[in-house]
Amino acid sequence: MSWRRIAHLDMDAFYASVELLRRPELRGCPVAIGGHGEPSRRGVVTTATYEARASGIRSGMALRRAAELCPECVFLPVDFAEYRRYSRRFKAAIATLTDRIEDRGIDEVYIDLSAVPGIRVERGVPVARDLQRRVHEATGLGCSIGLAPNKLLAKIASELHKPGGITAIDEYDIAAVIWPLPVRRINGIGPKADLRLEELGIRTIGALAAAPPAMLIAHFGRSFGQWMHEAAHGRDQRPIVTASEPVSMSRETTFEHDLHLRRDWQALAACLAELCRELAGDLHRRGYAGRTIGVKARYDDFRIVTRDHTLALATDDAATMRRVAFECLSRVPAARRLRLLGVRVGGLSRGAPPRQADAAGVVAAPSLAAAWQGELPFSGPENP
DNA sequence: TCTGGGGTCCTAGGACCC
DNA sequence: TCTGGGGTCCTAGGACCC
Repeated sequence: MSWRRIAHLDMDAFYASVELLRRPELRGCPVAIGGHGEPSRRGVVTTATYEARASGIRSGMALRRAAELCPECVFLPVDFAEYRRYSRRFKAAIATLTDRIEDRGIDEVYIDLSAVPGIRVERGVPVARDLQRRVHEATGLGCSIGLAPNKLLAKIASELHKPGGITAIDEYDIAAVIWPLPVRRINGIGPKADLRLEELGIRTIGALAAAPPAMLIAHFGRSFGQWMHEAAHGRDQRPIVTASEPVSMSRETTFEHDLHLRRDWQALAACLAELCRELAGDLHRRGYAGRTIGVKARYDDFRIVTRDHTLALATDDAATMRRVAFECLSRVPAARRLRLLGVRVGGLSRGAPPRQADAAGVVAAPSLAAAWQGELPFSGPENP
């Protein structure tokens, strides 16, 4: 692969910053976004302002716990529709510079800057400053940018000087800048792998780089072990992927109070029917149908079971999905009470599904696929 | 009464086919 | 009677990410 300059652009405290745009009076206050915005109800913090983080509030933390840590914290409910609007705006602002953009969710992207004029000046920092300016002018929001020869290093770099930072990393920086960091900073090493590495005495990326590949392979398997070794040395050849098709869509909900599979059957059935209705609506809007319908249940001890069923033909019909989902739910063991129920459709294909002839032999008109109205040359879950 | 919702990818066994 | 391998699809679970 030839010379590359990859940027990872990460919006700073994205949800919270969007909320502050319409509630400027909260600027400077500890604010946490999550759930219904009521710490008395079930939910977790998705984003907190830097003032709230100073009190120890972290994303993923129960709202109740966050309120204990910081009683003066202001809690707001999540408003995904609004965040998606700002997501489209900041991505469109980047697209005025280049279309070599990989969507990585609502608040971050990778950008291949290799062919952008001036990118070889000062390691690309002036181009990154220009990107920050474009994003801020379009949204009023700040972001942090990592610059590196590949996605792996760019992602690590963007975290190093948040908020508002620009961090360039090259091969010759790896030993000094990357190796002292904990292994968890590598995108792809999560809590489980982190724990197992710690049991092997490996805490830093440098220690991981020094570990014999054979030892990593023995503990983590050929594929994952080899990958960890490469990652620790900062090697990553993955290309920027500018377009992708969804693999699955799902809807799920956590109950305010746990439900029993048999005693609360009616409530569960109503919930499942509603989830199927919403999911069918999502499929319709985006112009997809799917062959595999499945349910997901989370017990009160947080164990998860899934059951699914594959149809001969793809469907986007709520009644069909409901029928299959009920069959799947009937195979879920009534071991404990449930705290979550979800429906998923996979095996997606584009366009209206073939409609079956009705009883009179009349073929129903196929529904028109929802118009694709992405504003950008790339598509992803955040560009419905 | 800790622990959301929407995704991707990988693994592994059994069925089934050639 | 003994002995084969792929290859693909389906299902279930799990790790990880935003």
